[in-house]
Amino acid sequence: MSKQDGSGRIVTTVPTDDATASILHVDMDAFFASVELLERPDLRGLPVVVGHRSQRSVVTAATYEARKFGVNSAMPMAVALRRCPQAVVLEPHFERYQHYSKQVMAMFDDVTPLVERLGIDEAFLDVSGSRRLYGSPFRIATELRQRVHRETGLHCSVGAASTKFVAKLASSVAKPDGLLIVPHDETLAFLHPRPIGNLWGVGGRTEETLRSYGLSTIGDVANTPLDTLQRAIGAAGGAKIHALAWGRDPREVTTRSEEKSVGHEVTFEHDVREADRIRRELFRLSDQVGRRLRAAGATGRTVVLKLRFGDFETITRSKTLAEPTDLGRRIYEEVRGVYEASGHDDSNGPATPIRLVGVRMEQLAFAGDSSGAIGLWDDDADWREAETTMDALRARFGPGSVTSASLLGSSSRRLSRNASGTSTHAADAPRPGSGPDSASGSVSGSVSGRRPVSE
DNA sequence: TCTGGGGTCCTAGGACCC
DNA sequence: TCTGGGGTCCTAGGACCC
Repeated sequence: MSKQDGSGRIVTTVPTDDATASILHVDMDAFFASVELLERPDLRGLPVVVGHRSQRSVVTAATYEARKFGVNSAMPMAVALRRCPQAVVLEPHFERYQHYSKQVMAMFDDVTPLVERLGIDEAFLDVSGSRRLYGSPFRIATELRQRVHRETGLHCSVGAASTKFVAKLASSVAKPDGLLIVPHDETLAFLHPRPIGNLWGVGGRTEETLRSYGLSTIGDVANTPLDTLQRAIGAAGGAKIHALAWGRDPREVTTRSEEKSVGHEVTFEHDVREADRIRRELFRLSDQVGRRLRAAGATGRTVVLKLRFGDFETITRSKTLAEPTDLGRRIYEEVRGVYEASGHDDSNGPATPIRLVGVRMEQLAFAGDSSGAIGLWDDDADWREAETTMDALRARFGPGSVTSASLLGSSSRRLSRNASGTSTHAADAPRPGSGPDSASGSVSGSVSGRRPVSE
């Protein structure tokens, strides 16, 4: 079916029977980094890392050349640069990734209506109904990969199997730029030799726990009694990995459903002690969350405050409202109350140094059909509300504490993600060594009108 | 080496109602 | 006066994924 050549690359030969492998998992290779290289072909073949250069940033994506040095996404940038000092660091451009994402997702939609997006750069495709029109899964996958490369210059890898889990694992094995098909009756032979960390839902912690039970391969998990697994990692998790280890995965490919929560959070460049600074940030985040809710035609009932302290300890405090809301002001009132009740503000002595603050709305309810609700009228209402909230904020924090730019900028912030979190308010005294806020540097977004990113 | 930001799901305890 | 069992909601924390 497929074999590895000398360099470990997966080479796919024509399979004899792939009809049982009708779930495809398509995953773009080093997506963000590859998109950046489209604009910078001169950097091809070099170790390239995408991410901010600031103190507390992490690697968002790395080319395969960089990965050879042990650089991976989510790794602190400082570590990455220590491992690979010659790496070229590029700032991320989320609008570009969104653009290419839409383009390739549209190609997936051409193959089958059953496309389940998984983040910005991967998707499941159920092609069981596409056989007559487009041929076998092997043929569909091959043509899709060719088309993606031809029309975008990007590479993707595809795994095909009878379940989502195995298809996803197959695509990761096939990377980069590969195709791997696992027919149904080869599933267990494919799965059982692999390490437990390859199981979906088994991360670092769970892997440690399972290893302490002497389990190291998926086959080991398969041959462990279900109740032992459940005692080790909990009822739901135990049942899930036991089933996955036997190749059982009942989840179907489904097109996306509604969001369950909407939130924003920000890590400060330096820990913040001043409660007023925290409140100002909570206001800004609440405002962003309100905008997202309104753009989606949704309201939320539970407000969640998230605080991370200097020592990385993280707490959440929440409050459920009697009436749902989509207004930034309301959200702010509640989240501020929750913050002040948490005892980490300055009500009794100096506030705790805080590394991160976040605001999230849960228990969302959606209006019957919000698809037509976004337009001029909403923009207008949003604008009026922004003005009102600015007035309220000025009243509270003094004139000049907030500018139109900083409020407007917040709506484009999602696209220009930024680890620095030092928002630029006019009243802020310049702090040596703290980087500028890239969001307020790119005041370009419209006030509303974007639906929440479901990926 | 020192840890982003967007989420989802699971667990567990307590309150409250019947 | 002492005590049950189920169901639902709320809160907090943790693991995991992209």
